[in-house]
Amino acid sequence: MNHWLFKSEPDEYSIDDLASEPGQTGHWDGIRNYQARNFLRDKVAVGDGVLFYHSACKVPAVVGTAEVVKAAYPDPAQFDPDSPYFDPKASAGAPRWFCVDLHWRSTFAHPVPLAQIKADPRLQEMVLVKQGRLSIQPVTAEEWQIISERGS
DNA sequence: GCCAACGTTGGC
DNA sequence: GCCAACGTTGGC
Repeated sequence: MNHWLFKSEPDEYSIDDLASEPGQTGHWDGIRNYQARNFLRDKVAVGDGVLFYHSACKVPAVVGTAEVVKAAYPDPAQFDPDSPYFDPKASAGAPRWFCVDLHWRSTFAHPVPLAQIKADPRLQEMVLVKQGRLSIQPVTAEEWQIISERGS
């Protein structure tokens, strides 16, 4: 089983939104970055654990966990001309963008802020610390352990 | 294929 | 709201 960190702006889609979905299961869509897309399409698998991260907000932080319950399939929004995620270069035969389904697993009692992560010598190798802008990124088992212990 | 211009992410 | 760090686009 692999571990991941998924970023979302809470104004757009927060962990509470995921927890409120029917069956507490939602679509992770709207990814329009190739590096993130490649992880999503090629590596993210059913059963993988996801750290849910709130970005572009007052206190950027890991706020909970989720589990992948459906592997990559074409993101329907790319085919919808009325969607902000419409991509005229995508076709049903050659989809460009993918999404997965996530099931809510936990909301942290104590969200783990980015500042705390940056201050922990054991977490310096996280993509989150080294490369600011990737919305889907791998996390090691050790990093997962440290953060989920701190959050719960 | 290079690279300048432009757009986006996301912390602060 | 600012701006650094990227990513993308498109002319040549």
